[in-house]
Amino acid sequence: MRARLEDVARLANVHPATVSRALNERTRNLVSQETLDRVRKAAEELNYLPNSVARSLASARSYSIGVIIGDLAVPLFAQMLRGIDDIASAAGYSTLIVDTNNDREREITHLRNLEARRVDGLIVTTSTVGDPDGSSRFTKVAPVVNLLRASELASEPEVISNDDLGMHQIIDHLVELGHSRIGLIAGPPMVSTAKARVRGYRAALLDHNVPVDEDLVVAVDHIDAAQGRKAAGHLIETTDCTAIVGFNDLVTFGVLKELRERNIDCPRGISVVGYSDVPTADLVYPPLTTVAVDHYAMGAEAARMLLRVLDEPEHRSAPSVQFPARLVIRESTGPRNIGSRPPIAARHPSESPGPD
Amino acid sequence: MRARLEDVARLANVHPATVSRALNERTRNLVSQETLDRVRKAAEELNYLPNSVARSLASARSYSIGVIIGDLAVPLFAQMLRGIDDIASAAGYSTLIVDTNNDREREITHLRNLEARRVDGLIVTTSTVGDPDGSSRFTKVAPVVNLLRASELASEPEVISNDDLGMHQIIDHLVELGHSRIGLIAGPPMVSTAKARVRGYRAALLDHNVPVDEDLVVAVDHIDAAQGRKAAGHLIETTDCTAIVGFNDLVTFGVLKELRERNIDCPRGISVVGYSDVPTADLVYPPLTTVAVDHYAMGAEAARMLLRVLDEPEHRSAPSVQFPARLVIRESTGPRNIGSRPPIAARHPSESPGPD
DNA sequence: GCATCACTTGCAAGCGCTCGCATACAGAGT
DNA sequence: ACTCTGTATGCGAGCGCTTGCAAGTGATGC
Repeated sequence: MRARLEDVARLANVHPATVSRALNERTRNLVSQETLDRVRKAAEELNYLPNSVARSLASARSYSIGVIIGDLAVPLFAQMLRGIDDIASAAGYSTLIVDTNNDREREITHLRNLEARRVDGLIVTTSTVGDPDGSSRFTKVAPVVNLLRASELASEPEVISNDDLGMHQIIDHLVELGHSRIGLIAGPPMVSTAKARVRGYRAALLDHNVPVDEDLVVAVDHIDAAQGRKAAGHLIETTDCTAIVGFNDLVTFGVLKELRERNIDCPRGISVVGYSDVPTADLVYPPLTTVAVDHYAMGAEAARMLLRVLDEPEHRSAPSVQFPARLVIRESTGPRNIGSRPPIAARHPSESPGPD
Repeated sequence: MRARLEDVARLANVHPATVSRALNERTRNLVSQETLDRVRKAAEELNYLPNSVARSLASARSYSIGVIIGDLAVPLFAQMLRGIDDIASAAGYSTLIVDTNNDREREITHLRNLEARRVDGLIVTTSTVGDPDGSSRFTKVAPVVNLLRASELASEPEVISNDDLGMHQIIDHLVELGHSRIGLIAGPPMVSTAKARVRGYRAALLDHNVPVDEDLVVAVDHIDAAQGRKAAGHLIETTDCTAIVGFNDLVTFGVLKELRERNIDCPRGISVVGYSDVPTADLVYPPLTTVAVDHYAMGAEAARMLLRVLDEPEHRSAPSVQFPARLVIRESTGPRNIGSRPPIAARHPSESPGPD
């Protein structure tokens, strides 16, 4: 039914091996221009499509890379995947996307599957660090590149964003606006980016000679809006913060919601900053000041790194690439309100402004 | 290096074929309990992991299904994929996710790739209909199930949401609140769900004896917030609508933004309804009234359907499953304002309410 | 004029598994 | 005792491709 190499060979009047060489980029130079043309014509005529399964088995390479994602619903991953796929497919690789849903069980199943499918490499973005078995469970499947995930021992190549820089920009901005009591909603302690951002937060405050108050830092154990709300409530009730920085935009949306619920105007009562610049960040109200990172580029870079590793297996340099972060100032941040802390937000135009 | 079937066979002192049978669910009943135990022990001892590539080649089935997505960044797809993957992987299939980015070129490349990898089936969610070649380009790769995508000729099984029902609920709700001038921002004409929703909109209005005014229907050609804004602006300027229904939540976020920009209060000035109930729908302001669809369940159902087709290839019934839609009423809809149309929203508590 | 070389192509042995067929063997039926 | 059935295993031919090696060809150099 489907044309095989042999069929093409017969039509082109050459040996199957020659067809294989002709159709394969890497070995094309071994065949003469004349036969190459003939083979090509035959292949086209028969509408020949190589069977990658057979090719993989014979060549002991699957020409596929696995991409492990913790939560596909986070929009930045779509960007990343685009970057990865563009580079990978240009090099003849296809990507096997795996969404672990941040579930240990699922990760194991999927990982076994990727191993069974003999992926040539792995891009890992699940950011949990300090696992019992570290990242060895990935490494023993295939060469890995960490993406958005700082490995503690830096034995593998990684591409991460410069969270330190991002945090510094946030704090610079906030301090400039007069804030000194800046709350931080940190991510889960096991998440590598969470650690980096807390570090950046502290360093930036110190740079500005603003004392670091541990009460102003509250960690969520799950990255979602509900936790963001809760944390914001805690911060508002127990501290005198005039600004809140969220671990990422999703968490920060929760902060915005909590402020609204409590009738605290943003930014006039409390300024709010997110992280990631998801597409909806400028659609919420007020449009969110946040830190933008080029996730597409990061994905592409990770793919390039992995391809490089696959090409020269013994080039164990384990480079670490950091991508710059860029503060996007929108409307959720403003000057610190001098005087009593939280102005009350207006509910409706018809209601009288001010406290009700 | 890695254990093969033969290694396990040698250790268990049986023929490789027996190991194959023992390790394969479907043929397990052909081997005696005794040898089964022996084989299992040997496999475990050698940490044997079957090579799916070889298995695929030999069995002429890849045990993988391709899922074609138009835009992975749309959050509902993550849900869907979860549903698909849960069912598929339970049946021993893995999913090959492909994001075409709504790009024809990319789709072709990826489709060829899926064909080369010999996927056993396809779940197609890219909703463009009326293609030059219809859906035949999919069908000739593998059996397909359409998801969220009504095929015009219904030759393939499909699982879709009941857009008619959804639209009826929206219109019921809006009419009940006193609205009769209801603007609709329709999706691109080639998108199957867009057509279905316009149909539902018309039918629902007729049911309420509300005249259908074609001026109130404006189509966007790209599904994003920017287009939503533009369309909303158009509707506001050229019609006397008191409510706007968006094609989906993303488009509707644009509507919300435009209203804010124009200082029109929502819902007091104009009521707004979305579609899809994305996770952020209740985080924006005002929390969006929208139609929820169980995308996880739809994904799961599509996977089940596909598996059924793969199991009994000649069972050409082409069933069409419709999933119910459920209106989620939040705060972006309210009673029609009697009197002059758009009340002006308050900007800041300190500013005087009313027009500025 | 012959060894040398580069360039093409053919040959065939796999890659690790599945599956139809043959075989062996135990127990049942007559 | 003999055939008959059913169950459990062995056997080996592939699945469609890649790749190291051999072999053939004509051109080149001395």
